Amino acid sequence: MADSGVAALHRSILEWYSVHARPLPWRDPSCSPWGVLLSEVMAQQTPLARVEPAWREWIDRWPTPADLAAASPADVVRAWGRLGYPRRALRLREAAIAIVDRHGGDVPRDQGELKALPGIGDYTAAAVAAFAFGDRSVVVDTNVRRVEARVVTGVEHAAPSLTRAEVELAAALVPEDDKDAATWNVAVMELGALVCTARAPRCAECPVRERCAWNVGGRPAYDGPPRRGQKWHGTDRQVRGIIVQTLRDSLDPVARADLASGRDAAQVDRCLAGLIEDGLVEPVGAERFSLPGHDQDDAVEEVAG
DNA sequence: GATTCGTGGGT
DNA sequence: TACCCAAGAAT
Repeated sequence: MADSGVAALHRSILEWYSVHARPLPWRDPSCSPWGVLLSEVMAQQTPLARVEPAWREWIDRWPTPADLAAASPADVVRAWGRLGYPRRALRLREAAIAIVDRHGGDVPRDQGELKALPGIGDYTAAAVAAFAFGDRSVVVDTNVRRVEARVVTGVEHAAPSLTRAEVELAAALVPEDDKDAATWNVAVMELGALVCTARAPRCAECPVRERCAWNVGGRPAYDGPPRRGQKWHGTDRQVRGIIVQTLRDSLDPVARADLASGRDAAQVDRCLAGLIEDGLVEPVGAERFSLPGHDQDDAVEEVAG
């Protein structure tokens, strides 16, 4: 694409974002880097509409990394609620501890140091650098991949997994100026989330519909490799979810038989072992289980009282 | 590089 | 109803 085309793309999408950006709390200029980091981890594979209420609870309860570092694993897993992938809650706590230990309690600005934190990968490190510190970085999430696949490459869907070419394309499209770069990154993501959606894209509302290769080309159907659907019913993931939900909802340790009643015993055992290995479940005595680091004072008080 | 890892709303 | 898919990371 010619440079003039890239400049026009920048103007169109940045202008669209200035009008249509959602007023998410972590986008407020007063939001701390910690608040931004928290939002990015919560948003991993989770729709923002479900993230926002949880984010407000967390930032109110644990306003700094030091505050979260002092929480118990059981507390953070309960507070995580039903956001999904609860290992993220544990990693967030571990990241907070690392931030206190290695960075004096302040979220680091360097992407390499960010990536060294538990639960922070390429995407999240780039996102925190851009959205918390205003640095120029290359943010490539599922939205960016889809928007650029359509607008530039002319295909409906990006490849099944992130390719080198996609990263290079994204890098080539990020504006040179730091401030424009940070806004560009979030603007493309927002366009993908609100207009250039995976299914039923709203092309009529798109600011770049006239320069989108996929749209101009008649929106040809996807003809790449078959995309694997996510299994759910009967999987270990489902049983793990049931077990953790049971423990989240229980103030007291739970017997093995009550963790996921009605499920195959061998599967429950396998999932339980995995959850213990992951640090999401902790054995209590011989045959009972609880969330990790669960404070037993309540149970003791019940007995004592 | 392919798999695994939750949950719920939209189509 | 069944399926798709969401600001990915770790292994």
